[in-house]
Amino acid sequence: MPELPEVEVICQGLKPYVEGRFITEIICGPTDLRLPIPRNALQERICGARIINLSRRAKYLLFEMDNGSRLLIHLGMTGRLGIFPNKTPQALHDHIFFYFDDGMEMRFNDTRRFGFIVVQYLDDDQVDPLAKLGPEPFWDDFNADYLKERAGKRLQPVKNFLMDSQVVVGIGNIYANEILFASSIHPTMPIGSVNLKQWQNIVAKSRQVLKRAIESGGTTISDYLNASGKPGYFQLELAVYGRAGEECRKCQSIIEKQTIAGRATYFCPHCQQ
DNA sequence: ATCATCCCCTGATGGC
DNA sequence: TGCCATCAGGGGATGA
Repeated sequence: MPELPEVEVICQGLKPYVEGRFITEIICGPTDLRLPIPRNALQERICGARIINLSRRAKYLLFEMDNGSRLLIHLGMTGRLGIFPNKTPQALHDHIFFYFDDGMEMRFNDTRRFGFIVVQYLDDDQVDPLAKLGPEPFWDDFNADYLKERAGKRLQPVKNFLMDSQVVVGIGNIYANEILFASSIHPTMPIGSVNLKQWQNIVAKSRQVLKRAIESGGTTISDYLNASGKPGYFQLELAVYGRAGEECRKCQSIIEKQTIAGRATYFCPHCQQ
């Protein structure tokens, strides 16, 4: 899936194509995504409206419309949003087509259908998917005191904690591994045992790794592409993710792989004691 | 409350 | 060649 850097790169790439555009037509394919496609709300609230702003919150893209409605798109594991000229042939797993007033269109393509979209508007009675999200990694309230407070005396592995969107958003499996390597902390370390200085380090390294990944255009493992269909290059800088059996770039020890809470976890046994 | 497991879905890959 | 198991960047439900 796209994590924070990939969604940020997609957001910046889409911006010039979508901001200011009127949506003249929306066509939905027959299959639903992780959640049912809100077909009626798309036609009634989004179609005919103008996109006045596109932004990112956590791993969501937020399309703010001129009529007060808002379109939320989550890409799940394999979701893509691309901009194409009208009449581009339909591709396998294209699910939603947004036609613009300038002859271009935006398509939502998602092989595994773990993505979903939500339409929000005044007085709707839906649960807000953004309501329970923790801070962004770049916000001031993501800091060592906050993390120490939330961690308490719990025994949860620090890697899972960093991947919990109620604690901090945007960090998925790749970047959790990379951030902990950069912080020299073992992924299974219980959060109750992480001291303030180590939390400070995790905060600083989170920002450093994510910032660097954004600058590189994100990580392309197999199927992530940005809005223009280009890959990212951060995979070339990955220190541990996907590198089991290879040498640590710092100490030449062999990178190990272990499953934690069902997710592949990579670490250097020497650098991350 | 906390934490691990399972599951949604498709496709790529590797072993036999 | 086919068949089966395993694995993927998310995240929510479930149950111990």
